[in-house]
Amino acid sequence: MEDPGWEPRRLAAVSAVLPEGVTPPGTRGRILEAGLSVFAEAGFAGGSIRQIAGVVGINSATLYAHYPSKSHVLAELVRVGHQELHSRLAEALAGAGDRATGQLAALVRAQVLVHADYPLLAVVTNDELHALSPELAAPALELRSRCRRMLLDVLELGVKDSDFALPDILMAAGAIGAMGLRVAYWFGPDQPYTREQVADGYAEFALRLAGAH
Amino acid sequence: MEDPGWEPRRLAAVSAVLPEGVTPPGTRGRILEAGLSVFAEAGFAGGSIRQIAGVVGINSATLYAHYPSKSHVLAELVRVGHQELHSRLAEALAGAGDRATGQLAALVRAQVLVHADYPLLAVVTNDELHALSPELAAPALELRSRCRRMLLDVLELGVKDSDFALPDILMAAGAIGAMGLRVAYWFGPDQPYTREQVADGYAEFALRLAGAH
DNA sequence: GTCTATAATGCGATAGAC
DNA sequence: GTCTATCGCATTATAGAC
Repeated sequence: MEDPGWEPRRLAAVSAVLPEGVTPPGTRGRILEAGLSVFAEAGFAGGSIRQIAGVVGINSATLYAHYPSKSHVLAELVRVGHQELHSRLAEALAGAGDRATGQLAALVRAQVLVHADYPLLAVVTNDELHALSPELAAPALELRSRCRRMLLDVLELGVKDSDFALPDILMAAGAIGAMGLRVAYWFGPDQPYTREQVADGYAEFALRLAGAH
Repeated sequence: MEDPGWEPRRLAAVSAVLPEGVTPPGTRGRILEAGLSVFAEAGFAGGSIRQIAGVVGINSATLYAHYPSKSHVLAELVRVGHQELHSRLAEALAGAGDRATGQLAALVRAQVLVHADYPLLAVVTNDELHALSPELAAPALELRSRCRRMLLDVLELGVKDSDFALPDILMAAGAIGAMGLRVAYWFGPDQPYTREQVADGYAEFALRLAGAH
């Protein structure tokens, strides 16, 4: 395959930012940031160790002093992405009161905001997870399962309390989750909305979808 | 990178089926089908010409008698995927009457059904489009733009006729489109729904989201 | 921890016989 | 249209000096 002569772009141009706290310090963190940039651009299979090392400004061999393989770089990115999502959802839920309407709005708002704040991380986390071995993917899958559980529990509570009118909770969870996930792909500084406006709008959509009254 | 020893899987196991009519006949069609299977499994960058040829049962060199490059195989897949979506949406809209409520339900139903019928094609079409050069991606992008236009027009009509109550049409289109797109990733024969049940459920969700009454 | 050098492999694509 | 054989190159990862 000859040189393409063009830049493959999956999303609106944004910088490869990682959330504080869950990101490792020093060179490890810089490699992770470079890996995010490269994998977001070319995918896991399409991006190379040499490209990542080039972005960091180190030799490709040096990278192996920090990560044992290319897969482990992706695995840590996927872990960080899921961890940030999970902690934000849990925090939102904790401060949302005991009514299902408030809880659902808080969950959707948090999901939208995290996807708007870290779009590259969200895309890599979701689109490249399949490239990991079951062992390396397991921690992320566990966190994803807990996120899904939170949403299902809120929907179930809402139906029980007659705050929601939903014939099927599973289908609704799929639809609501899809809405927020996709924000990472189109939201950016070029859009005529602030992140808060999207979060509020999508929370309202979710409440309507759930038949809240 | 050593042999992984496991099978990367992006979706529930389904066969690589292509829609009739828009798919080329003969060996060209069999290559396209094999390409769909390989790209869905490993992505465009991760799948190889040799793998595709192996699935077809021909030598890798023979493939170049039918497609000039690996990119052209993906380009035709992406074109077929967008063409099938566009024709199904247009057909649905044509038979949906002149009220926005019926039109929106028909569009969402059609979108869900095409994603449920051709999940592998939908995933490749959406996740690997970015790997194509602007020239090869252009026909698909044009079709995508027209699909989006259909949805926006229906939402606009509904607001004008007061059938819908929507503060923002663009955001609603993003949310509704995301719902249906994501069906390709989770729907399968293992789910407790028929394709019709999902289509009906999601059409109802879209109407609620739009504030239909 | 960082480098140079390289091993071992797989890749896309082409040449040329049939 | 299909094959065998191969070119030229990029890849992941390692060995070993400093």
